[in-house]
Amino acid sequence: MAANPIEEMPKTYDFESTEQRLYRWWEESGWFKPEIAGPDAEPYVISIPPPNVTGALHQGHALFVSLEDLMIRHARMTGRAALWVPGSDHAGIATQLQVERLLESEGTSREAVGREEFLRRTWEWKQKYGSRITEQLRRLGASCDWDRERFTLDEGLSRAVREAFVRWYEQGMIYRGTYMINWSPGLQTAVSDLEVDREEEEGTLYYFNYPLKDGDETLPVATTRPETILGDTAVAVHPEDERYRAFVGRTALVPMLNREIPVIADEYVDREFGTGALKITPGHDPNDYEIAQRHDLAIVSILNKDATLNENAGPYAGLDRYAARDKLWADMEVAGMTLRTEPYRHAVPRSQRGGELIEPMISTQWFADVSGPAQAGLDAVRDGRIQIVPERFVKVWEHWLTNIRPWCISRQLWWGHRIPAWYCDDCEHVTVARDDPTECEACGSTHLHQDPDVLDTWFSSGLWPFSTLGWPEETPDLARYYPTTMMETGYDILFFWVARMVMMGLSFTDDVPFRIVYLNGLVRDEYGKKMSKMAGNVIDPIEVMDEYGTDALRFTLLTGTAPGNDMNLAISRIAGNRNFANKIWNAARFLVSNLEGDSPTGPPPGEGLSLPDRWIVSRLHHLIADVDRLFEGYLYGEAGRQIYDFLWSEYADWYIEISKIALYGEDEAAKSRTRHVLTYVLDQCLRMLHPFIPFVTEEIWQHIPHEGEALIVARWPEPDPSWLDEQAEAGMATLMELIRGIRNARAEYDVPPSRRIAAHIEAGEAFDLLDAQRELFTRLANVDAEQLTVDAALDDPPEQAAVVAIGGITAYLPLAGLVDIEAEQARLQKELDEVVGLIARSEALLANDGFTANAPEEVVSRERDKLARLQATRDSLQERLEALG
RNA sequence: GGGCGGUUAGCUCAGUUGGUUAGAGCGCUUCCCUUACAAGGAAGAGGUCACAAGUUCGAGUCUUGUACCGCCCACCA
Repeated sequence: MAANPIEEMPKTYDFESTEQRLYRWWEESGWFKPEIAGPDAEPYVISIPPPNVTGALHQGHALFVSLEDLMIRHARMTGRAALWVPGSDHAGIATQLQVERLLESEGTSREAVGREEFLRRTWEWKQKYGSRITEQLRRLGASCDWDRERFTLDEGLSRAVREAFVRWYEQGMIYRGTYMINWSPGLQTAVSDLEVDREEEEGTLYYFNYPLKDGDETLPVATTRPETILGDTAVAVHPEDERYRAFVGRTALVPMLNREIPVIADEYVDREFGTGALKITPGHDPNDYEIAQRHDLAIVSILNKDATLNENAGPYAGLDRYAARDKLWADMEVAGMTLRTEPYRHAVPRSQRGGELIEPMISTQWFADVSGPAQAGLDAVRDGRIQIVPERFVKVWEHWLTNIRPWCISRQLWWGHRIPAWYCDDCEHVTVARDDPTECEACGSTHLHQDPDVLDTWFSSGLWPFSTLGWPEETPDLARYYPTTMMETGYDILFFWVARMVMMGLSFTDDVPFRIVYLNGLVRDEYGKKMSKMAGNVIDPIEVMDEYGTDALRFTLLTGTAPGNDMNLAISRIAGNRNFANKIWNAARFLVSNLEGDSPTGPPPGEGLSLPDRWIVSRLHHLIADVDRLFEGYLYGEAGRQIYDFLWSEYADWYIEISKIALYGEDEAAKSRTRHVLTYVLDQCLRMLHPFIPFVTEEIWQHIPHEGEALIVARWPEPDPSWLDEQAEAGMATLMELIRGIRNARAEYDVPPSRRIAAHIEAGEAFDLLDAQRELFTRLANVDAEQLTVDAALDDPPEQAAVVAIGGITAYLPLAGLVDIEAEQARLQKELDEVVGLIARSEALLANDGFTANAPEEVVSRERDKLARLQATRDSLQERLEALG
């Protein structure tokens, strides 16, 4: 394919006109589909962490999409059948709240319109807004197979949820029971342990005297929640506590209610804490609940679902929990029962959503006993069937799965997968079935009503890697693409989601759901603060993409951090990476503008290459090998940074500048060869960069000579050791160092950049090298070709000259009128001091027998070379100083 | 209470298995609108790698401890 003319490449890369066009082209060409790799290709599969349908794109999405797209694009380029299954999550509570808010704005409510209408409205809402988030994923360049897009509440996935529920029920792992759960009074639903955060807060510790039924004695007790006194069913002391031993077995009276409760002994009580006596409220405290189980105590619930007090609270019934606390305490003060209060810092359970106080309550809910699957999940990681990256999260994994507790899976919501359990109105039997039953399986009655509750959203997300591929049907996709390859997600949902997927995958498919878990960190603001609307520090990915382009955002997210580490996102970095995209763009413009008839692609012929040619190709293949190694270790960020450095600091800064010698010269063969090398190296870099910054690389690739239709389906570069050329690299290193030295001298003597200077180089052993590369000095150090001499030895070095000494090479720069002997002496002396210091260090190291004996040969010889070079530099400098002085 | 992470240049961060004179971006200084790119180029300044001890020929990197910051888990009222 002929390259596009330079006229089509504006001076500045225009991402706005590029991104959408390319994305549509890729998608319409079918390149996001795994089938393009052919039937024999090894699959590489990622299930997207489904964003909430309610969601608006934030940096967390941008990060995971960038990472997963990087992985998928890389896999695609290496010939794998790359499949990225997209979709979204119905997000029970979040979505329900959105629609409730909408109804509220219409002056009505969920309860008023009824369940059926509410669900209709929610689906309507989903149709309207549900595609917003996926559109935003496209904007990021996500190369998902959109034909396979799924929604956790669609028909197939609902069938999967039914199947999973029924299977676990049949295995006795799912059961309905009355236990202590976390109740969210605002949302009016149970939530799981994971959805509760415990936060340290300033509270009060209330001391009071518990009255006893017989006699005037009292038992002092401390509590942080006086209102729960109304639900007390015992007072406990430690069995070996001398102070209270006599009280055990007696009867206490609940303040204000005068309900009789026993004084018991239990080792759970900490004698050191508070008064050493503990009031027991089994209905509203998990520990007390356990103690009540042990002692067969009554359980009294004093709270309604909205956290007002119920009839068990006697005169306090109907009051809000906090009002009841104040009133009860006031009443007790009047009654002379209180002792004192003191400020007290303690952990308070709060809802992850909204932060309201969670009430532990006794409630009838559905639970899943996942201890078996948890063990299977532990084994899968221990025996390496699942690899967690970075490895340190294995410890967290172990700890959580080892201490797992029953999972409360029912939610008192309407938006979600309804629990497939039907209660018989006649015999009370519970029918759990895959298909809606018409009659009771026990008595045949047709008077059935379905459980009103829905399942925890994570129950359906837990099936995601296989439900999206068709499970429980044995579909071709399930057979070919399961288990999936990579699960990439944030470490914050390791338990919520990853653990559930592993447990459910192992349980239902008898296989791991994925081979690798790659955990990314959280994106914070520039100063490490969590982004929030309240703090006003949100960096909106959409705005960033509008201003700097998608590639700039992606590259920043991908190279800004190491696996599992949080990252602080700074706009200045995004701008810098926008500049990088522009830099590559202009490197390509340079190439394209210098193309003539021939447009060779692929590796250049090995013969006839110049030193810089061999150098840049050698460097390229070092890079390819390094990038491969880094990809294998999932160190994508480091790989990206290395490509960046190579392209900017070696290809653009040096090779392109050097290439101008040939391109602006007369030698047609040299021109052609140089164009070939320029093209080849850029092409290989674009391939490696494509998974990071897909848009600008594809756009450039279309402009330069290339074989094949598109970069997105081009082959990933392969390292070729035969291109490695240590000699060329060493030669170029010397030349570059010398040129930098000359530039430095020019700057120090304030020689105008436009002024061509004379240079006389005493090259010593490097004569052949330097003599062959005279043009480099002419062009890169702006030396006058007429006044450049290169000799092995100089008999009569000029007096009035600045000197640059690099190894055994000495360059004399007769800067007429500018060189002050004293200043030059000072300058050389400073350099000499530096070199002498380095020599001392190097000599000491080499004099150390331990070093020469133990260090690898390569390290030692490198050190010897370094020392020799330094010594040669020192000699030159000394010689010159003597000549001047 | 247990566990994990961080501490590297003024700011934000890299540094893969220990091995050249510890890097990048932004910011700063001087110069340059040189025919790919001023979103650029050239030359610079700037770091006792938190602290202490240890292992080693050699430590930013490994071990132990300390300090500070952050996160996760956990049933002391």
